[in-house]
Amino acid sequence: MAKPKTDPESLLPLTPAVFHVLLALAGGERHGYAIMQEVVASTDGQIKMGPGTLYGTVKRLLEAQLIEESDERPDPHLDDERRRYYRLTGVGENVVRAEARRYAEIVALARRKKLVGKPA
Amino acid sequence: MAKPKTDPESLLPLTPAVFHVLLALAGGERHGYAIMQEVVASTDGQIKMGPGTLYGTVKRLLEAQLIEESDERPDPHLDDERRRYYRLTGVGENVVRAEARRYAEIVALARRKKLVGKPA
DNA sequence: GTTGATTATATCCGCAACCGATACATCCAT
DNA sequence: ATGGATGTATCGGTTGCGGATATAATCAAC
Repeated sequence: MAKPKTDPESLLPLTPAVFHVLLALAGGERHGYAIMQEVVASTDGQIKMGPGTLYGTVKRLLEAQLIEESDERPDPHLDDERRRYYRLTGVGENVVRAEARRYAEIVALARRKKLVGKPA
Repeated sequence: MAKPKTDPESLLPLTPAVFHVLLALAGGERHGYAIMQEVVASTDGQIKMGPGTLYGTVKRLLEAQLIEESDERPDPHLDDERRRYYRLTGVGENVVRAEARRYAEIVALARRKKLVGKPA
């Protein structure tokens, strides 16, 4: 039983803010400001996450160990010392997967009720 | 213009509780307690909505005119006088459709990031 | 090289609403 | 008739979203 101590399912459902942050980080390491931009871009402007939401969420995610800070820095001439980079932990990835699956089930439910069309 | 005053998109995103209530009502008229049961059943027990959440949410949805109370009663011998039935309004249906679409887009995004598999 | 917009992180706090606890009444099976 | 399920309703603690604000570094432009 190399079972991880933290069962991903038990952490669900995630708040939308948490889910969007994890989703952004699923694309790879990112710093805070980049997460904000990614959320706006990837939701076509439907979700606008301000700094209050972002940094509060990041703090909680660090405490919960779903994400961790990374000390890898890009090439110095591309870098910005102010930036703090974050990445998903193993647990974090499991959790975001589980939540994505939960979303997919809800969409399937909505589809059965003819609220949305077939998947592209 | 016979344009409805309420643009569905402008009400998004919905809170999860609101979305689940609207989703339950998308299957047809239901009374409060039945909504609670439907949410638990349709999410496989993942979401358990207590009375506090339900009736508070219903109240807000009535005020926002996304749902309305129905005075149609079933056959008297199947009825229970305590029940209060609710149904989606036209706006409510548009809103739940729009939110379902938004969910589907998020799932598509998650799929691009290989977090979930293909649609069933 | 100084000005100003953008990038970047951080905190504060009002407010919305989730949600468990509680209350109370009715229905129904045994 | 007793008890458990059904059904609606309110209250209040707690969470956390999210706008406003602060501060500073970066960078383009002129």
